[in-house]
Amino acid sequence: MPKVSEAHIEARRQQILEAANACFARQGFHQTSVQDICREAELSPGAVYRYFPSKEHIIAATCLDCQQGIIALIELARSQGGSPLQTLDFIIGHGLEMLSGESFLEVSMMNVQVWSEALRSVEIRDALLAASIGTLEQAFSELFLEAQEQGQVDSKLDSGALAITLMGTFHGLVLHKSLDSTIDISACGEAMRAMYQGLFRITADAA
Amino acid sequence: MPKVSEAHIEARRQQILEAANACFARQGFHQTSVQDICREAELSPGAVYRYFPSKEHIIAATCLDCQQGIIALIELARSQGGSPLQTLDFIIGHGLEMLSGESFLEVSMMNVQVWSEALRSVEIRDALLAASIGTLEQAFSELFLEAQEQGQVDSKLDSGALAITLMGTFHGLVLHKSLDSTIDISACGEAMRAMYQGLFRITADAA
DNA sequence: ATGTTAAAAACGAATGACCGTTTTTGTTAG
DNA sequence: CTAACAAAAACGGTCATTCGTTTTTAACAT
Repeated sequence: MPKVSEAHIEARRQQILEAANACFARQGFHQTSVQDICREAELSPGAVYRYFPSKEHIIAATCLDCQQGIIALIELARSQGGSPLQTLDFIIGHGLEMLSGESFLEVSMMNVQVWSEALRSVEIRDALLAASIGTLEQAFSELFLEAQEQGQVDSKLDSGALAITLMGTFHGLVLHKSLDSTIDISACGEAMRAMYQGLFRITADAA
Repeated sequence: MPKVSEAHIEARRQQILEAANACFARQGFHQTSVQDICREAELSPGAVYRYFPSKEHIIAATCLDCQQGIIALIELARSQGGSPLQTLDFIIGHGLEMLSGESFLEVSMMNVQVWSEALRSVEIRDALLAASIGTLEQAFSELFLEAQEQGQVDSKLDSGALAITLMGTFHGLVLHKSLDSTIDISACGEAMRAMYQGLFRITADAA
């Protein structure tokens, strides 16, 4: 029975997703036709519909795909260990690096579009909240809680709110970078660090 | 000659914009058809096209409309006077109030969609950068510069970067509120204030 | 190795629904 | 009565999806 290898099937799916990603970043989800994706992937509509049941499914898949970077970063940071502040610095530092890379345009523009898409599609929103945003929020929240237990951060502040706010600062930077690519990310990184480091009163601050 | 009053014409435009706004917030720009807007406005397509030359123009008009609140807030804040930190508190405080109001849903969801739309439409992006985002950035930037001149904020930090970052924090909150309406805005407001107030070393801090 | 074969995979023209816009027709106000 | 206004049907075009056909694939027989 002539069935193509499982690896080849996955490769085709990836080929379609990459093509879709390029089109979506360039034109947006709803300005991209299935034909556009087919042209970019050098496949026929019939072939594409063998691997995805609908355009909506392709959109959802690319939305999830573009969150993998940040998820991997959090996993990495948690495995590194270190003090809460060090871990925050690690995540923020590497997160900003991702914005400065040459592929920042595609990534950050996709992100902004994903947010807007999540407002309409429950599936995408739930996936977003469960996966990337949820993971980041939880990680930050735990770090702030730990710092509060160690007396480094004001315990009157809600650790969850701190997490959301810091995450928001990062997402805000993604937004503004996508709207104006001339923004100096490293200068904003300095500003951002100054902001959240101000929350930490280091134990030996009376020196 | 039976020409309707100028006021009635403006009222019709507003009627269409409000209907469009409701549809857009509910379904997004590209999932909303002109027919949907007509139904919501209780007008025929022919009537709508008498007041707007295209759907794209309706989109652009609603995008600008939903930025008026923040623009007005900045104008108000600048007319109030006060120290940089007081003015920041004023803007942030009232900005957060806008998020807590009952119409936050429509406003913040529209905002997220406007950002995504601005990635595609040069007109909308330019309008956004020139109007709401540009104004806010400039206002924050001037406030930080003033605070730096008064020695309240570290002069090594770039005031423009500080402005973008603080603005990003606010926009991040808009985003997360639109994705998860259960978020406690006032707790996040506390966190936000703690963050940017940490930047200010008040002159009498050795007390 | 090589040819055979049947099923899977890919193609791409066709389909039908929808959408933005226009046009035609009717209505109303001055 | 006439010109502006509004309604509604209709148009052209596009899009997501389907389907009949062709091509490619891999297991099997030679």
